[in-house]
Amino acid sequence: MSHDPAPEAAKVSPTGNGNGTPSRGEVRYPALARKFHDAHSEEIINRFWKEHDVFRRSIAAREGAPDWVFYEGPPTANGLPGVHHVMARLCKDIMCRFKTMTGHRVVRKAGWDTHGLPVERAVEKTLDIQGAQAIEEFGLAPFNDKCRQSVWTCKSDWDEFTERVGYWVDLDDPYITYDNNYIETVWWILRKFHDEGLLYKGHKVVPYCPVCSTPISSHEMANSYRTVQDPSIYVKLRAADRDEYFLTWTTTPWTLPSNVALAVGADFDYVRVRHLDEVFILAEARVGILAELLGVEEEMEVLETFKGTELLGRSYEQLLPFVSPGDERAFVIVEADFVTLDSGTGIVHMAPAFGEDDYQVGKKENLAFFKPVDSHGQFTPEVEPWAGMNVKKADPKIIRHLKDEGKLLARQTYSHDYPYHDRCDNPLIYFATPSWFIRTSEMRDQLVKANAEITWAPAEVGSGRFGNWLAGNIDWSLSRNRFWGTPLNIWICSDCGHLHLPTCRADLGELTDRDQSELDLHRPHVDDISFACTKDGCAGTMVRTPEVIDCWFDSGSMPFAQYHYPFENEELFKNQFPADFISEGIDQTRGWFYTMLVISTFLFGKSSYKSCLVNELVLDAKGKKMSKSQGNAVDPMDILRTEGADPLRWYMITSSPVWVPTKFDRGGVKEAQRKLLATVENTYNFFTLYANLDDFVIEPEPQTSPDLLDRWILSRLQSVSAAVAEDLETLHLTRAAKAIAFFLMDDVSNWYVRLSRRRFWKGEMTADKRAAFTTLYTVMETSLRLLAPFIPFAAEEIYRGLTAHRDPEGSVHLQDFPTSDQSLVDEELERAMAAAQAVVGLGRSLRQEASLKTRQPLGRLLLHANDDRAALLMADERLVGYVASELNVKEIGTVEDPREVARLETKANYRALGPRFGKQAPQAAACIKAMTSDEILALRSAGRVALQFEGKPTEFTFEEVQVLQEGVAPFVATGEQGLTVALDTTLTDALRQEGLCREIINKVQNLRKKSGLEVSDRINLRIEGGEPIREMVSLFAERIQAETLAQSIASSGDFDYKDTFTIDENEIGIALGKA
RNA sequence: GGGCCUAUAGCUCAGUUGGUUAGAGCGCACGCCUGAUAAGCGUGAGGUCGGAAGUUCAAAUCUUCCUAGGCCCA
Repeated sequence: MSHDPAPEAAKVSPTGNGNGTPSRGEVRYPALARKFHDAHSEEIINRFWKEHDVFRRSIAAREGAPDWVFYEGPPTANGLPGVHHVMARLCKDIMCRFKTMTGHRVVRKAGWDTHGLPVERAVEKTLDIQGAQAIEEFGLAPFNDKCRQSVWTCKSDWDEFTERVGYWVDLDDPYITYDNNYIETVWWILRKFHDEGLLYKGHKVVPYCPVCSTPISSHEMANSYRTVQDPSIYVKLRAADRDEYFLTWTTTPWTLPSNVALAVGADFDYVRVRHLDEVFILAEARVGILAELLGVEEEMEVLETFKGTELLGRSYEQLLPFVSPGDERAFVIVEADFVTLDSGTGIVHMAPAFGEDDYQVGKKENLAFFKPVDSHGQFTPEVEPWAGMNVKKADPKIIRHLKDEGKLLARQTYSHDYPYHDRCDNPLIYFATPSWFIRTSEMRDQLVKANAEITWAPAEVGSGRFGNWLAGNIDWSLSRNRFWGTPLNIWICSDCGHLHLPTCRADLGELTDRDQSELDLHRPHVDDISFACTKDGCAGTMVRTPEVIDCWFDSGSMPFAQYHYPFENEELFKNQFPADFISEGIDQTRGWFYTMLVISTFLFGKSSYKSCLVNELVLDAKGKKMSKSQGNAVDPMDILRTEGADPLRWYMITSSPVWVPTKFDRGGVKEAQRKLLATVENTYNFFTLYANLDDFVIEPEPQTSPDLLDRWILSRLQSVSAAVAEDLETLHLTRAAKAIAFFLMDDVSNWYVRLSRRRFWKGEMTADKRAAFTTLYTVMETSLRLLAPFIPFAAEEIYRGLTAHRDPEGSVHLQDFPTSDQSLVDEELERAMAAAQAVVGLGRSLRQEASLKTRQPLGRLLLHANDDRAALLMADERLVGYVASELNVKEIGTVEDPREVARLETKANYRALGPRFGKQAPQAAACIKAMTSDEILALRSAGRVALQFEGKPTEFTFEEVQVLQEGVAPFVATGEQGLTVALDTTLTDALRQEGLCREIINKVQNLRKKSGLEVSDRINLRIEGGEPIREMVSLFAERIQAETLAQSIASSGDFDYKDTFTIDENEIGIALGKA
């Protein structure tokens, strides 16, 4: 073993020794820092990147090159990063690195989302206070200070996470949504909306706690539902135009005084029925239920059936006439798409102030709006009988009242889930509260048009989930009655109601006639600002409306606000707008994807991003959502610290398309490490072992090699490079990664290197050996550039191992992405090689079929191909030798006529047949099945054959027919696509004896291993057995001795290690001892 | 309650515009190799494609309904 690498190799820095060109004997290609890729080696790479400023250089090197614009969706740093963040950052990182390598300047500004309810909740928790009132008592200024600090709680975790996962983003100059400059841009945008008349004050129906007098966020609603018994009543509303009643049903009687309309489904069937002396109208599908409830089935006489459309527009008398609609539209029948026939009467009572659906219909139908309930959940004086009473408590009284007036048809109790306030334990009510809106519904067409310009991956998100959301767009409820957020910059005159929206501190300075440049643009500081009304002739004072804005508006403003546009950086902004690419989780559909689209479509008439790669969630091993409270969350840092980032990255990107929910499997991470990374490293180790010894240096000019295998692997390399680039351009990240993996593992490691090993063992540097080195070097160097976006650490380390001796500062991430050189592509050769690989595979399966283990040598393997594949294979000695040794056959040959070795049968290939013959495909198939062997042969060689089909000669092509083959004794045969492989199963005595010999050698080797001998230990050997064994040993003694390093072979004697076994009914004993 | 996504081998996932014989990796069984070796390689056995109905000469693929899980919104 004179080919050991120099022992110093292990001590050389894996990032290269960086000392220029070594003289002979020095290590040019250093060993890697460890046996297998691990987190430690990634730290070394990270250090290299930092010390040599590689990230910044990768951008600076593209100065003047076309920009490829990327926007970072801002995370919140007050919670720990999870594995799903790995997925999102991985997608971004791969694309940004890839586009950098294709010659683009990719600026990557980080961002932080800092406002909003989650931050407030976290602070409430630490302060041990709850609710709006408590916050106000604590004081807004100190509370918001706490919030400002709280958003950075996990900053260091995020920084470490970002670095460890290998996500390249500029953390030194991030945009921060609470920054004064950022807020000024947001204010400027809101002012624009106002100037265009798209900002208005309306109502939003929210869950509301009447006891605490506070709206409850959906976040707080999550686990607050309980199953309760509520009254459920059927109510009669008298038609205005006929002597009949509309029947409706409700579980919230207290909303009946606020009824302004009834809703029906236009396509549903309704009936007019007589019960006792009255006529009712209700949905046909609900008659049975009602009759059953009343216990009067036989008395329900259906008079007439008609569609819901016939009811539209009809009026009825107000049920509980306490509130007057004035001139507004009320007490009519309208259409609504949420009406169902699952419960009630198919006629739904509408109270727009107390239900979101009702509110939307009310707006659409321009209905009156009754809200006779105050902020404590009590009836206002208008509702005389129950004024001052809690609405829920008034339910029984209202029911009694209706009964007394004869307006109640039936009542029962109804069991359903109803939300409760988890803090005070009281039922919530849905309640319209004042809110500011952006009239996005008016922008619907523009939004849909802008969306059509976006490239979505997968496309279904754009056309489906996102497109549907846009098509059904409702106005954006912008304001929040909260504390920590961008304050709504609307000042209202207390006298005339005029609105004014300042856009910056300078504006406020002018309005207040004071220097406001140091003002913190948050509550409560901006709350204190007031100024004279800006409307001519009004002497009132303008005061800010107290709300803050939805923090989604913050993040949606980032294309503009990150550069404080339009107050500064106009050039920079124009240069970086719109984004070529963004990538976030599917949960951003109605979040960031939407707000980004709305704001930029409004400002610039187009989307702020041209393409969007959507990733799905990462689930736990059982397919459940990961959550901290469930205890099934996987800590990404744990994996990054033990397995490393590259295995995690590779696992996540290859396990399934990023837009499919993935079950996280830790075993998969280890597998990625063992499979791909170990293979790449092994290939590098193999190369360095010989390249260092031979002092190989790559020539600056590309060299061509005449060698078949060299030409083949270089051809494959071009095809793979082209496919990977194409996949990445079209955002198919998983497909790209898988293509590289197949290439490296199957083609490079298991075929090219295995078959080429002998070329590297030769003593002197021949032209062939140099060609082998050059080819392997080229393949590795190029593959590492393909891998760089996916596994940046390992790619860097190995790339530097190859190149640092000539480029000490170099980095794979500063290189260009491989392009495909078509002049190196040899499709015919790729096909021939695929055939060789297929022959080996088919040959092995034939052995299995004939129960002939590989150790048993066989006489010959015969081939036939309908094209030049067999000839191409036979033309290369090394290839023939490899196939022969892999299959352990003495000889490989070809036959002129495949019928010498196999019977041919045919079967239809419906895939090709179907489109051509349609309904007659089965008949055509029968015709194919009946082909004679001459016809089959003609088809195989000519690619087409004429057969009688339906009485007419019809030409069939090779693609339409599958040829099956079965061996003719003594051959076993099989084949695929015009290729026949036949194995001669004849066993001569000589072959049997050689098989026996190999069997013995194998047993001896196993015994050596079992006995703990070194590979190089010499032995003395004893082989005992009958006559056949003795004969075999005398024939093959030399070979056995050479293979097992035996100095002698005896037939008796005592040795330390023994074994006995039976082969072909021969009892055999072996024994050996160290010589 | 509504919209969308997912369901394929014991496990994790592929499956192009529908084509009769549904693939890969892991695991398992068997075998091979020992000059990249505390590794590596191959062959094989495993599936009524979540369930039901429909369209079609032909359905994992298209349609409808149902079941389970997920996401978003109520």
